[in-house]
Amino acid sequence: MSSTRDALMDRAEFYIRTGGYSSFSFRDLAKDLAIKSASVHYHFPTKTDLGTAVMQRYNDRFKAALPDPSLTTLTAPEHVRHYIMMFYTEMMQNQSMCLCAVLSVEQMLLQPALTDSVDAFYTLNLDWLTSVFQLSPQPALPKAQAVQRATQVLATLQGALIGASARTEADYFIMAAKALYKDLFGKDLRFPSTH
Amino acid sequence: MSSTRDALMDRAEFYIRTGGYSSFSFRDLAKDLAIKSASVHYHFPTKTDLGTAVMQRYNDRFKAALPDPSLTTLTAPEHVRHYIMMFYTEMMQNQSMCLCAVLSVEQMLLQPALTDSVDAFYTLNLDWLTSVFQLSPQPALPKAQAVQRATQVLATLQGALIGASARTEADYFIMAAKALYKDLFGKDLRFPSTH
DNA sequence: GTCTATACGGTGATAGAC
DNA sequence: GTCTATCACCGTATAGAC
Repeated sequence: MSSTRDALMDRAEFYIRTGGYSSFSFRDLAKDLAIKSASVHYHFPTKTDLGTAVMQRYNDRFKAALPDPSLTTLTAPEHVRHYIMMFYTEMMQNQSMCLCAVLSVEQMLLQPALTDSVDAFYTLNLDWLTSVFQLSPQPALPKAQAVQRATQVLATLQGALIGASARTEADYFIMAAKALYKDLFGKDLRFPSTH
Repeated sequence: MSSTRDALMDRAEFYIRTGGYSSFSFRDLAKDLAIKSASVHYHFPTKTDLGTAVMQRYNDRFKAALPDPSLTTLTAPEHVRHYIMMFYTEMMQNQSMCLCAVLSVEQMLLQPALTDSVDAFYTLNLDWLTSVFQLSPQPALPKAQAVQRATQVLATLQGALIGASARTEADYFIMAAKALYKDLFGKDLRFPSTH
């Protein structure tokens, strides 16, 4: 069932999240899969097509992992803890940054189809975080404050992933995330011990 | 005197902070200054030379703007407020992100000389922020907590600049910065009104 | 689906004249 | 300092055979 297509997207996602959109070529992908670059073009006619598919799949993963806060019994601290751990886990698996943050940096290089899917990530995540802060008990913030919190959370996590990647130091992310979580809920966030 | 050199660095910094290291070529710079790309190579033999010079100048600007906390009478909230406003002002001037964050994302593309100067930015800023949280009265945190705070601050601001740039919405940065500042010091951070 | 072959523009970089 | 001219290379992308 054309697993070549999936493998190509996997490699592309890895390259982008590790060194940016310009850090790989169709020839690189071809070499990785031991095929020719013309075959890559068969699956994705243009690089924009490939990038967009990768970004959309990323959005879908997040969408699937973000439960409607009004349909669960989880509290805001629990929701946010899962959210942070999702970023953390992906980082630990391959030293990579947030796909959306990387593509945001290279915005000017990208064609509209791709920037649109980047925008969709912001909307999806900010809306979800906002509703978490609005709906869940304990804090139950008014809209304006909830939006502010949502923005703070996303900015901090994306920035923390970039710093952790640059310094090849997972602790950079952990420190930022712990401080953030403590500020949000007054509770300590625990990470699986690193060694 | 060679103001061509400065003009080249200005343009390069703009391009990088707007769309990344790969978003411009020596020919772009040449066109902007109405000269030829060979003349650009006269001032900066390689692109790495240019990038490194730009990054080092950026570091120097920060170094000059960060007063030794033990030699001033400023409190931690005042220091951090100035620090945040420095990022904010640069963002407002040309819709640009933090040079260090951008180059961090494209790390894998860069040669050692350039990544070294990116590392220097992290060290400079984290050390300064840490000493602010360690030395200034009011909070006066122990080392480990001060480092955590420093990391949180840098990550949040870099992430906030990226989000603001992607969404072309200065308010994104303002919201993240306000929430952060309130958490740090319990005080509201005020920005010059946007309209 | 994958291949060979190839077009074509852009890129960093250099030699040497003015 | 700036130019013309040129280089080798790498990028995305396509045509057409198998």
